[in-house]
Amino acid sequence: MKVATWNINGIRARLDVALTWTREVSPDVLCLQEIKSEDAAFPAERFEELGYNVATHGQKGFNGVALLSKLPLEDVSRGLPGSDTDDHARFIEAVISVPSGAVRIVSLYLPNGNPIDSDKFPYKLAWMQRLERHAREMLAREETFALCGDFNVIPTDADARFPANWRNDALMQPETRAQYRRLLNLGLTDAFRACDAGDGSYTFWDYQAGAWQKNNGIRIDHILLSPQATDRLVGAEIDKRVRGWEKPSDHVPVIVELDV
DNA sequence: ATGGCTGCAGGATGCAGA
Repeated sequence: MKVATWNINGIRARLDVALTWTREVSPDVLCLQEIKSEDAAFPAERFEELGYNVATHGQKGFNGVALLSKLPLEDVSRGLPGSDTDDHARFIEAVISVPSGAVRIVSLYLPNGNPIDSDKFPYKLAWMQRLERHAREMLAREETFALCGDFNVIPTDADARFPANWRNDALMQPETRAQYRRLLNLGLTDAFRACDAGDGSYTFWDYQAGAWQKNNGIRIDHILLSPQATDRLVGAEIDKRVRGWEKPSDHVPVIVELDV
């Protein structure tokens, strides 16, 4: 089963690119972030025509996540547990029945957190703590699951072309990295890193200042696997071709192959 | 470079992004 995650940066502005890529790569599951649409405005029928079931958790203007799957999406749940006041649409999860049992897929858009002296940064850290709690519960159930999405975390200096540029950025703060490690240390595996130990692989290049042309990128889109999912990991890749397409998202898809 | 693009809401620019 091929599972992909992609921060699409506006599904309506990006529909042609998204459909072209989906037709070509034909992932079994596609997790989208930053759909920047309310549920009713998401062009679900265009993906249903390609054979996908669609579940969205959108909001007006910004944020918004979606799950697309060739197999039915069961037990769809919207919103990250653990807050009564968080009204950002950043989390959706569902279960997919597969020959070996069931796989839970999460599509998440972790808060950016900039600037770090604003209340956005503690919001990011609190969101990460809620994610850790949620992951702990899923692990306790020994589920086969994948946390897929834009984590807005540069895990190590090897994940940035110019680490010094990000020293004051929320994506690379010591607190951010420490909380990300706490998540990993529960027993999750960074699927891409498990398959590619080298540096120089990125998932985001800014629109500004020729970042793509200079390969001034960062790796912030991740797929984290539970131990049961890691046992079934076949491969992982970043499809950076897409960043060079016409009217691209500033993020590119990350893909894992699971033998389920 | 002082965020140098980009999408969105709304109907001009301001916000958000990373």
